[in-house]
Amino acid sequence: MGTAATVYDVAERSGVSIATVSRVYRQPESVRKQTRERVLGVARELGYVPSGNARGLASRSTGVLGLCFPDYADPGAEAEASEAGESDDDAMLYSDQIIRGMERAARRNGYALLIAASLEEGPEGLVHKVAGRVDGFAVLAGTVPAGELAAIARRMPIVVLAGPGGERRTDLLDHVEVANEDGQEEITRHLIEEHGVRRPAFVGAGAESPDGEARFRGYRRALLAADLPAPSEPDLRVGMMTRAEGARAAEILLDRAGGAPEAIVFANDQMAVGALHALEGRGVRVPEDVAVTGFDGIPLGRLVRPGLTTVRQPMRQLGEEAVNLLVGRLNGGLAGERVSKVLPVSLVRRQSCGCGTAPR
Amino acid sequence: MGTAATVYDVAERSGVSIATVSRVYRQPESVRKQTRERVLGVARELGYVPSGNARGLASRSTGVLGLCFPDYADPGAEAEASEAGESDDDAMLYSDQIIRGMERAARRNGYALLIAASLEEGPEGLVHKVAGRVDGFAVLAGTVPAGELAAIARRMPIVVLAGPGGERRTDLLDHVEVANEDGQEEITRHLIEEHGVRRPAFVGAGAESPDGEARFRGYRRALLAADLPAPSEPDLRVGMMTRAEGARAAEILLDRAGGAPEAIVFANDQMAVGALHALEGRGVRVPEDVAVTGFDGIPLGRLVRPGLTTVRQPMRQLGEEAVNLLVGRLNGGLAGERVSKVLPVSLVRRQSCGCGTAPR
DNA sequence: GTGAAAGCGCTAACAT
DNA sequence: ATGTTAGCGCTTTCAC
Repeated sequence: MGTAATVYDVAERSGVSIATVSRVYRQPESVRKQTRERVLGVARELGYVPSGNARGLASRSTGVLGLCFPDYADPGAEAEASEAGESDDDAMLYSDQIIRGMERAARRNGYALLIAASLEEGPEGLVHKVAGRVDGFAVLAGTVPAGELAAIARRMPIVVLAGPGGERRTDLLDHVEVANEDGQEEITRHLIEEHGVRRPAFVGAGAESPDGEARFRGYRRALLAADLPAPSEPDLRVGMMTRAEGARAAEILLDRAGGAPEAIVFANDQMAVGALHALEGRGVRVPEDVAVTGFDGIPLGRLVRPGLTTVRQPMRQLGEEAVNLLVGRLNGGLAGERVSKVLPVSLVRRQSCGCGTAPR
Repeated sequence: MGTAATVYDVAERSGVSIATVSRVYRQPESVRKQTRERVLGVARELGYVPSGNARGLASRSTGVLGLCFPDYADPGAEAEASEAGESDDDAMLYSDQIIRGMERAARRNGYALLIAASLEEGPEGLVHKVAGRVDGFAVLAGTVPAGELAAIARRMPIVVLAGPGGERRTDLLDHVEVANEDGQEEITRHLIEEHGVRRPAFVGAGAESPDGEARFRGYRRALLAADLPAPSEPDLRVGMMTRAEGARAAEILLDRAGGAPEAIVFANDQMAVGALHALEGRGVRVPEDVAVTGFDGIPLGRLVRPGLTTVRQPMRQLGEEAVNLLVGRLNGGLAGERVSKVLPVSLVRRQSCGCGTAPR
C-alpha cells in the first residue's frame, strides 16, 4: 500500500494551511468556494482520505456504535448446521436479526455499526477492542462480565440486550429485553384453555440463563392461574438448548414413570423442533398424542410438520431500540435514570399445539 | 458520561510510566508480573479503556475490516416486506449473509467488522467514513463510484463484491464474485436437456446490472450450445427485479404474440416467485404448462409451491473470501497482482422446472 | 476567510 | 524491566 496522504500534503499542494483543509470537510461553508474547490480537487488527486483515528482522537467521538455478542450467540447453531445440511445458509440467527435492526437504526442516525464476537484476547478482551472505537455500544447479555461493563459505562452509554430483567439493577446500564415471562405464560394458557391440557411438562435451560428462568416463571404463572399443580422446577433442564437436546428431552419425558405429558413446553424452538423429529420417529403423533410448543419464532418453525406453535420475539426491534437508547444518551438526553425496556412478544399458533385439528 | 481515564492517569496512580501501561496491554510478557497486576488493578479501578483512536493513530492500524453496501442491497427487499407481511423477519437478505460470512472470517483473523450502508453525506460520502476507520474493506459493487475506490485503493486493500467480472480491469481492486454465467448456463441446459424445453424466454435486469448481463450470457450460451435460436437480448428486461415485476413479466410473456414460452427463465428468485403467484392466479400450471426457474437460492424458494428450481449463490462464502483476500493483502502477501476470484454456484432442482413430475 | 499552535491518547524507538 | 521522547493526523481555539 502506498503511503497515506495527509492534511499536510493536501494543504501544501493547494497552498493553504492544514486548518483550512480541515474546515473544508468539517464546515464547508466557512471556506471560500474557490478555495474549497481547489482543496477538494487536490484531495481527490492525492487520494486523500481523512484518518478516522486522528479525527476521533481530536474530536473525541467516532460516529460509530458497537455490538458485542458471544462467540456463540445462537443456541444450537452449530449443531443445526451439521444436522440440517443445506438449511445452514437459510437460518436467520438471532445475532443476524439484531445486527440488521441495529444497522438500520444506526444508519438512520448517521452512525456506522461495529460488530464483534468474543474471542479471548489480551488483558481485557473483546469489549475493550470495541469500546475503544465507538461512541457507545450494545452487548448481548452474558457476553461480558458485569463488572467490566459497569466500569466502561462511566465513559460511554451501554445497553444490555436480552439480559436479566428488573433484577440486578446495580449499574448504569440501560437495558432492552423481550417479554419472556408474559410470552411463556400466554402460550401455556393457550394450551390449557384452548386445548384442554392439564398435564404439561416444561423443558428449560440451565438456571444460569435469565431468559430460561423468566420463561419458566411465565409457565408456572399460567399453571397457577389455572389451578393446576405448578412445580417449582422445570421438569427437565438442558445445557445447550439444541435440537439434539430437545430430542433427548422428548424421549425422557415420554418414558418417565408418571406417564407421558399431554404437552411438552420447550423454552426454545430449537429444542421443540428436535423433539418433533424424535416424536415422529417413535410414532407418537403431534399434536394428537402430545402437543409441543417452542419459543423464539425461528423460520424453521414454519417449515416443520406439524408447524410449530411458538412465541415470536421481535429481535430486529430489539436492535433498533438499543440504538435509540444509545443515540438518546449520546445526545445528552436521558441523562441519569437507567432505562429498562421490555418489548412485547406475540403468540404464533400453528399446528403443533393442536390448533387446526380436532380438539383433544 | 464521566471524563475518560487515560494512560497518564493509570500511569500516575500506579507509579509507572505511560510506556509501561502501554506495554501491559501490548506485550504483557515484557512487564514484570507484579507491576502488570498493579497496573491492571488501577486500570480496572479507573474504568480505563485504551482509546482505539489513539492506538490506531500511533500504530497506523485499526484491527477493523469494513463493509460498504448500497442503501438498497437487496433487490425487492422493500417490496417483499410490504407484500409478505410476517415473512419480512424471516428473509435472509444478501447483505445479511455477506455480513455473517465476513464477521466469522474476520473474527477468526482477529478483526472486528465495521458495516455501513450508503447514506449521502459531506464532501466525499460514505466510503470515507469507513475507509478512515478500517485497515481494509469490501464494497458491494455499485455502491461507490469506481474512481473514488481506485484512489483509496492506493492506501489500503479493497475488494469489490459481486461486481463486473473480468471487464473493467482498470484498477488495483481485488474482486470476488459468483459464477453467474456458468450457473445460468447450467440451469438453462437442465431445462433443455432434462425437460425438453425448446422455446424458453429470459427475463433479465437492466443492462447496467453486471450480474444480470452475465446471467443472460449464460442463458444464451446454453441455447447456442443446443442449436436453439438465441436472441441477442433478453425477452424482457425489468427495472427492479421484484416479485411484482416478475408477476407482470409472466403476464406479458403469456400474452405475447408468438404464443407462451415453454419455460420462463428469470434472472432472480424474487421475480420467479412473483411469476409463480401470477401464473397460479391465471390457472396456468407450473411446470406442466410452463416451467419456471430463478437464480439466487433465497429461502422463500423452498417454501413456495411448486418449489422453485434455482441456482444457489454462496453469499456467505463470498464474505469469507473477501476477508481472506483483505487479510492476505494486509499481511503483505499478494502484493501486486490483482486477484479476481469466482465462486462456484450450484443448481437446486425442485419442482418448478419439471423435476419430480412427468416429463413434458 | 485563513493561519498558527496546542493538544487528543497512544505506540515505538531509543535510552537506561 | 522500565522510563523518555517523539510523533501519528486531525480539530480547535485564538489571532490576524
